[in-house]
Amino acid sequence: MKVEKVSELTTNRLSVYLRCLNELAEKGQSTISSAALARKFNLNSAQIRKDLACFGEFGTRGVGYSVDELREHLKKILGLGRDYRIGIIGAGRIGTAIADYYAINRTNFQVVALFDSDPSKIGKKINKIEVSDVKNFSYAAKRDNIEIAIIAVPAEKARAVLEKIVKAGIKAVLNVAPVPLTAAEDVKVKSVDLTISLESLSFHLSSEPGVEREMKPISRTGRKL
Amino acid sequence: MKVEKVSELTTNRLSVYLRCLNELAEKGQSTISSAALARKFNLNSAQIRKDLACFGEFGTRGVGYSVDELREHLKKILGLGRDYRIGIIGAGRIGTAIADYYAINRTNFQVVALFDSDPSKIGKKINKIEVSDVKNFSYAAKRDNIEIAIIAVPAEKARAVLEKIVKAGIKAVLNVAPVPLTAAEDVKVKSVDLTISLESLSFHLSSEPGVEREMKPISRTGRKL
DNA sequence: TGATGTGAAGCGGTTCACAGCC
DNA sequence: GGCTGTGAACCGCTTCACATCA
Repeated sequence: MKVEKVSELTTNRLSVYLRCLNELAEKGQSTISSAALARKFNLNSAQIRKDLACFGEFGTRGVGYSVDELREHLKKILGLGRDYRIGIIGAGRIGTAIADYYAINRTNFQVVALFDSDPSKIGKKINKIEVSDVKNFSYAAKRDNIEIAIIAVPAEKARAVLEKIVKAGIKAVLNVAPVPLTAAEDVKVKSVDLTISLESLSFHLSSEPGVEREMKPISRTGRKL
Repeated sequence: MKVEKVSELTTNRLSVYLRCLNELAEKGQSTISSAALARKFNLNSAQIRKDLACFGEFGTRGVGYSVDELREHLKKILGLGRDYRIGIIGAGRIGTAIADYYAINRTNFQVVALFDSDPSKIGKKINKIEVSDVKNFSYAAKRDNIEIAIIAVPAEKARAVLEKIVKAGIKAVLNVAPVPLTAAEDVKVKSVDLTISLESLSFHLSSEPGVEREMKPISRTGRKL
């Protein structure tokens, strides 16, 4: 078993495995091999075994993994043995959509507070949660035991909001504003950026057709991609 | 200049550079060096030069890059010289939030159609766009010249929706449902998964405090992370 | 036999370091 | 002098291949 640092890529895959195991458990399947799991995500089976090997030896040679056992292990590894209290900063479309989503779907993530700076939103209730003034974030974060903050404000305000969050002592941040954000070592910031994804799609749409791509003609030799 | 395949990581960064250049242009800055750009995203400056080198030589030695020129190059590279017509499947919270977002913010992405299977939603207007029955997707996709589809349906329906999209001949898909999806080589599928990101945060929250992580005691030697 | 766990090889992306040019 | 463009070194993740064990 490895004891070194676990890569983000590994933990992301663990989430995916866990979801799949939940489904398998529902269907009543009791064991699964790394190869079968790999096929579902077209991954390499060694990948999966290596990912799991970071945390222990969960399998049985010749058999595979017990669905139930592995599921419990993954839950524990990912810290999903308990719920997390979340505060969302930005009660606009995206912020409220996220709040709605986690109100409806039972997960380990519970939105307990919403913040905005717009006076017309402050005080309004969304999903039984009153929108608070972001000025009181630090106070409310402590009062409500917020452990994870979600930044859902316009791009230009995101940086300032992150600072507030860090000052409030929160160590985990999910940023859905279209800006790359970074914070001190001990604060984990993850970003999700729809526009980057869409631009990646537009790149592919506009580069696929021709294959040959118009560029500065540095070299005049014909070339292939 | 490199002519080999361009990695996804590179194109994602190009999006980030472009946004930054847009801001710089607004501020009136006329040139920027790779080192200055790198500092903003704490990247290595060689990274940036390499990313750009995939597409040409845009800089001037001793000076840096012209903000305006580089901006135009990046737009062209990313295929942002024109608009893209988008259809969203799933007119729930997330689907409509995305539609709203792109209705408000001027980008190269234009939501022109919304689809759902829920009769109570079909026919309703969201942002001047009538929600269509997803059964008619293929027809509507052609009629409306949809080039990019966004999957915003519940996880269990995502796979079937993707098949519909592929059958309609669409080559670019953004999936925001919490399932990993894959399609044929020529169809580009990008996924954005909030729950994976949140679980990555919970992993960090639950592993940071102790450093030493409780695992199967295979080896009994004390070890450090 | 069949599937795990894992060292070793392979591969791709990042960083270094410096030649080349303004 | 300063900054780009780029081969080479480096590093980390993935895949291979096989010893190991139920």
